[in-house]
Amino acid sequence: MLTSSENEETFLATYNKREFDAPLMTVDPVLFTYHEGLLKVLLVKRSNYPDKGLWGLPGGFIDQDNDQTLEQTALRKLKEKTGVSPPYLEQLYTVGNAKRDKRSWSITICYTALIAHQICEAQISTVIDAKWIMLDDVSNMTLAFDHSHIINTARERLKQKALYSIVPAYALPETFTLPELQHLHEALLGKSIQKKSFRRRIDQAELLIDTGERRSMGSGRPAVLYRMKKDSGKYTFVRNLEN
Amino acid sequence: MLTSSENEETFLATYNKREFDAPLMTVDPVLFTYHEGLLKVLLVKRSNYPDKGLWGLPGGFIDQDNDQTLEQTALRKLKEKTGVSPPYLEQLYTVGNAKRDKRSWSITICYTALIAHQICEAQISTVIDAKWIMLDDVSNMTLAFDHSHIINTARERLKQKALYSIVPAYALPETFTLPELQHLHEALLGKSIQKKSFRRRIDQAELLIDTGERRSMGSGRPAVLYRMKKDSGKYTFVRNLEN
DNA sequence: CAAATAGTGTCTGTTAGACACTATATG
DNA sequence: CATATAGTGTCTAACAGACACTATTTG
Repeated sequence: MLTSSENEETFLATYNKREFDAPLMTVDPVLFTYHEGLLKVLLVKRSNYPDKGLWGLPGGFIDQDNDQTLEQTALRKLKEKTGVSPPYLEQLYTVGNAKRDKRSWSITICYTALIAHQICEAQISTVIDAKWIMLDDVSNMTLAFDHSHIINTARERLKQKALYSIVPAYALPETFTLPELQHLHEALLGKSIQKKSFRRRIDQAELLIDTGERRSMGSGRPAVLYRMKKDSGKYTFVRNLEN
Repeated sequence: MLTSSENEETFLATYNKREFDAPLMTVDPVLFTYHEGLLKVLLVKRSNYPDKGLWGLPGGFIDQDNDQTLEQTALRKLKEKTGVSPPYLEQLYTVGNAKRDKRSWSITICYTALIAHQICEAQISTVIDAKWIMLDDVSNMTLAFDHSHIINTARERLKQKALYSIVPAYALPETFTLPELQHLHEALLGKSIQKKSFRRRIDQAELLIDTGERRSMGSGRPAVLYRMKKDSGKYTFVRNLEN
């Protein structure tokens, strides 16, 4: 236990953290993107034991000398693999128990991150131990530790956000069309959305800026390209879409 | 860094966790209750440095030999002070950075918990270093570490839940009246709610069981006593109350 | 009876669902 | 022109806000 000290200064000077056996501690970001109609998640191949050779989340240990916050650890690990910082990063949850890592009691602080596929495609294709995996394929893979479960939880949370926000838009390029955004939401929900309902609420909340540009799918009427207003990701509709 | 090993068994046998300097790691539950028309939070007086003598959350270190999960750590710390396990415990968020604890890089995994005042009143009154503090007074106190900020975050999250669920009901006794529940929600929201709206949505979702009992306020018509159905805390209304 | 508290009836306003319609592109 | 895709008009249904009303208790 803590030794008694006369005052806080003496206490700090003689404090030995290693008196306690600390649990293992990592940060694991779940980075999603949306490309060619598919949801994808970034996985890396583990080069060390345990679970060496298995694919898992691009996480790692906190660098106490260089990371000032947990968010910085998450961003640093993502930047190592993608070369960039994602426009959306939010804490998901923390899982910690005695059994998830063979080495010891282990804790991981998980984050959900979103990025446009095009922004990091170049860098990822040069890194042989990292790749985008289609979310629907992940359920058939054996991932390291409890990473499958963490990815499912992240997906579930993002699905909920698709019901009351346009947060998923951060998985698209800076400019995008409303049909693209709707298809992304539909991929997350696993069901189609009424086009009119989807557009009406985004219109009324004034979340997007018309860029004046359009983009055609090849045939058919071209769609207007929009850009998100700042903080549109923080807006929540008072009423949810059907689940 | 990790030494290379021929296989996972050899790796685990020679693995030395202490090669890494781990951050400090605690679990901090924020336990709320509602009593005599007031929201209260459980605080304890710190008996050790740092911040010795200040009031703070009833948290502590993980006991790797006895806690199997983070939730168990949270429940164990709460049981030490209140004598019981709360009916509601949910992870809030994890805060971790280089500055929040003078000793070193530090992480705390925070939980929101709710309990009826009567259930733990007897035990708490015997523990001199723990007491219920009115939430409105907390903002005028200097608490240990960043515990004021954590309590504000917990309160904010609970306020949001009051808009789309009846989770706050876990801060009431097992049986309670609708006026009691409404007043609790109003305390969280800081504004009054239309009685009809509040009751209509709870009726339609069939979240409560009529116990057949009634309770009078002394004068006036007695109110029906209800009990929550199992999992009513997980129900979310599709539409929020006004914020 | 009055006063106090619990609980209901009912109208309005907002917003999502449904779905048919119009608009604009390619070939 | 046909086909494909984008975008709109408009009716209905669900549900929260407002607020007046009724119901049941004590004194």
